[in-house]
Parts: sequence; C-alpha cells; structure tokens
Amino acid sequence: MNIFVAKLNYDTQEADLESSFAEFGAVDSAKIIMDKFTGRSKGFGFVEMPNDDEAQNAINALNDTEMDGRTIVVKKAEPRESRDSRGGGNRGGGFNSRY
DNA sequence: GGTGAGCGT
Repeated sequence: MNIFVAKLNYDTQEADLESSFAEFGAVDSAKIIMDKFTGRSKGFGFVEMPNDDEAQNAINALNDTEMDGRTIVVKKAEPRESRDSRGGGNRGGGFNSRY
C-alpha cells in the first residue's frame, strides 16, 4: 500500500521514514520528494508497504505524530496516475476494497 | 535565506 507522508521536516530523509514505518511493519521502500533543481526535500514523501494491514496500522500509529521534532501527517496515497488527467470518477481508494 | 499545505524523479 502506498502511504503519503506530509509535513515532514526538510531535513528528514528516506531512512527516517523507513525506520519509523519499519517498526510497525514491513516497509518495502520509502521515498522523500525532493526538488529537482535545489535538491532539497519538498516536505513530504511516500512509503510503500507490502502488507496492507501493517500499512493501515502504521498510518494510524504514525499519523499526527512527531518525527524529527515536527508533527507529520500520514495518509493513504492517491494514485498519481489519476492525479493530473484522466478522470476515472472513482476516488478515495479505487483499489480492491475488502469492505 | 525563509516556508508548511499537500500527492511523486
């Protein structure tokens, strides 16, 4: 599951997110969005976890928590394929809903 | 050199 992490510290790196999410579950990969020109962190990143249950647990656990001295926001990531163009109509998680 | 809602090289 892709996890969207915002309000991150500008000095926070991918290893910090991976370590924070790894303590709640298996983390496949973590990425911090950085500027292409300045090379600095944009303040948000993405964490990919293979287990959806652990991902939800990590979101609930790390959401609105303190990381590197800054309160971060952890939410489910939206498919960036449908972010800009291509209106699918379905939004808010068009994945395999178990509900 | 700074900032602080929001979804990616």
